[in-house]
Parts: sequence; C-alpha cells; structure tokens
Amino acid sequence: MPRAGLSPASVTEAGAALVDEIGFENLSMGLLAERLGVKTPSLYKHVASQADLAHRIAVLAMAELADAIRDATQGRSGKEALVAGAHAMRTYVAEHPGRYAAGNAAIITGPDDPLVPAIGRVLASWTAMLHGYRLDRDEEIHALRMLRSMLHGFSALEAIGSFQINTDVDDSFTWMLGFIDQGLKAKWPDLIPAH
Amino acid sequence: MPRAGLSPASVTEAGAALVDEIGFENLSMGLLAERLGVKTPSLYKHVASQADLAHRIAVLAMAELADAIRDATQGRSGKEALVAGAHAMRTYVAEHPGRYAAGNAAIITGPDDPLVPAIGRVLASWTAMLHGYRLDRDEEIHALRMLRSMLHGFSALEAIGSFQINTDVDDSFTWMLGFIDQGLKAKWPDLIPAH
DNA sequence: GCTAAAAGCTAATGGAATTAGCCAACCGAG
DNA sequence: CTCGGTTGGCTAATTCCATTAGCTTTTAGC
Repeated sequence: MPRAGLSPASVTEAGAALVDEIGFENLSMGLLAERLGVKTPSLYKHVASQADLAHRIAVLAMAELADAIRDATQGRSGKEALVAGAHAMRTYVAEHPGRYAAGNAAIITGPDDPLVPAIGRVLASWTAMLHGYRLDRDEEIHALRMLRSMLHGFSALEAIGSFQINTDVDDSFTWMLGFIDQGLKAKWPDLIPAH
Repeated sequence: MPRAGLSPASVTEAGAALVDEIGFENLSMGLLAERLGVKTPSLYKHVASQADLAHRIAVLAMAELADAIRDATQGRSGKEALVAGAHAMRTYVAEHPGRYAAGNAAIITGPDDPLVPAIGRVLASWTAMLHGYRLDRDEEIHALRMLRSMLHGFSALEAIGSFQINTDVDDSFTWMLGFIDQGLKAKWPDLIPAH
C-alpha cells in the first residue's frame, strides 16, 4: 500500500477540522483515521495518544487565535481595536468551536509547553490593546481579566446556545463592547475630575 | 446481600460529589458504583445511562446555583445585590466545579426538560437584581448577557487555572463588579444629561 | 541496488458502558 | 405471619474504543 503522507502537523490539522465538525467531546481516533484514509493504529506513528492529539489541537487553536486577534487589532487603537479584536475572537470561536474547546480543555504540562507562548501571544495582543486606555498597572491586569472573562464567557455561552431570548445576540455583543469601552475611558487618569 | 438503599436522587447526589472531586470529564460508572459500594450494573436500576446521570447532575447543579444566588441577593439591591449574587456564584463554582461543568455540558432535551426551569430561576435572579438599575428593556437583556458572560467566563477561567499573574484574583473580581456597577449606574435614565 | 528507518497493517489486550437474565430482599395484602 | 409480586443487586456476556506488539512495505540516502 502506498503511503498516506501524514505527519504530526497534518494529523493535527485534520483532527482540528474534525472536532470543529463533530465537537471536541466526540473526538475519536477511529473517526480521524477514517477521515485520513488510514487504519486507527497508524495514527500512533504521528501522535503519541489521543491526549497528545488533543493537546496539539489546543496549541494550534491558541496560535491561530493569537494571529487572528493580532491581525485584527493591527494598526487600530482604542475602541476600534477593542471591537476589532473582540470580533475576531468571536468569529474564530464560532467558526472553530471544536478547536477552541480543545484549547480550553488543555492542561499546561510544563514550563516548555508550546501552549504557554501561544496563550502568551493572545494575552499580549489584549494587553497591547488595553494600553490605549492608559490604566495603571493593577487596573490593567484587572481589565485584562475582565475582558478575557467576558469574551470567553460570551463565546462559550453562545456556542452552547445559551442565549435564548429573541433580542439579537450581535446587538448584545456590540452593546457589551461599548459598555467596556466607556467604562475604561472613564478611568483615564487625565479625565478624572478632581473633586 | 442487604440492599444499598439507592435511589435516582441519591445516585445523582453521589455522582455530583464525585465529579466535584475528580472532574466532570473523568466521571465513570465504575468509579461511582465503587463509591456507593455496589457493582457497576446496579446503577442502571436508578439511572438510564451515564448521559442520563450527567444530565441529572446538571439539573441538580443549576437548581443549587439558582438557590444560592437567590439567597444571596435576597433583601439586597443595587451594588450590594450584584456583589452578593456574583460572589455566591463564584463560590458555588469554586466549591462544585464538577457539577457546574456538568451544567454547562448539558443539552436541553426538550421543552419539558427540568433543566429549563432550573436555568430559568438563575436568570430570574439576575434579572431581578438588574431591575434595580432601571435599564430599558433591551439594555436589560444586553446587561444580563454581559453579566452571565462575565461571571461564567471568570469562573471558567479560574477553574482551569488561567489567571497566572501574581495579582490577587479576588481583587480582580471585586474590581470587575465595581466596574459593572458603575457602568450600569451611568445608564440610569434620570442621570443622563440632556445635551 | 542496498539498507535502515519510517509508516502502514493485522491481531491482541484491556478498560468502560451497557444489556440480559438470574436471584434475593422487601412490601403490602390477606 | 406468610405469600407473591416488584424491586434492586449480581454475574456473565457484548460491544466499542484506545492502545500495544510485531510484521511488512515503502522510501530516502548512499
């Protein structure tokens, strides 16, 4: 039999595409092997285990997400950057729910886990964006955590269909970003009225 | 052999306790059976399947969470209610991560799924709390979604250990709630300056 | 062309969910 | 108090994966 031309990277990519279709929790080696036109045990020549595969998908996802956010916020600042970055993230999660789920399920295995720099790049993009609001050091950390919580939470709830009411979800997202922008602007030291 | 005195409710409760210890994704029928001093197949006399068990745990979790939030916000209003409710939720998730994960993984099976009223009670508590801010109808829905996103996201990120930096996470939580309170107050119609 | 590593395959193992079918324990009616 | 049906527990069997072992073929470099 001719070879299939697989590699750790191509298996990971196929796995990522698969989980986006069937959901991360339904990932199975058999299904992926079938997709690749290969028998299940052959996958073990490229990834160590299903857990390893899931971890590789997670790294891929975080790296892609970091790129998407960086590209979106590139050359923008203030509310424009916030909206563009947030939109990029929401779109990414909507289009790649399985990968994103893999990213969240992943556990950092050690200090040299490639997941660390990938997540670091995501955080760096948000931090750079927040710099435009000129918060002080602690507030910037709080704001970063708030932003991450909100975006992750929104995407997660949206992904599992938790927003039922008939008010448009896009409107809510836009409203939320406006709310954040206004609140952060109000913290500009220069603008705090001395009373 | 004397009987173990199990029931759907007691099996569910034991399952909930188990997932809080070992994590929802590690739930197995064998482990639960062992905990209950019974052989695996016996569990099927009380729950239909592992999926059924997970769903029951989800319902339990949402009901408990609804109670916790209701109790915390009872008799309070404004920022006090917001802080108390949010704190109750964060505490609940921290103490019962497995149950909460079950609640999020659950899928609503139909219009008479008991999960529906349970989630409804959670939302009702938040909505009641938000009424204190006197938003208009659409804004209240946006604010509700924002609040849910933020609290869910914060709890989820905290649960998987995503907040690394050495700034205190409690401080961030408190800061975030203050941020929300201030922003919502700023939307009081009475206070909007006519320009 | 020759050889060693890499990549597939088949067959076997082991664990977990689930089902079938058996038997003992409980509960209520007489 | 005992009889009979129902309930709840058990063992054994099935199935579905993930994973491993060991064999074979392709392929890259010489």
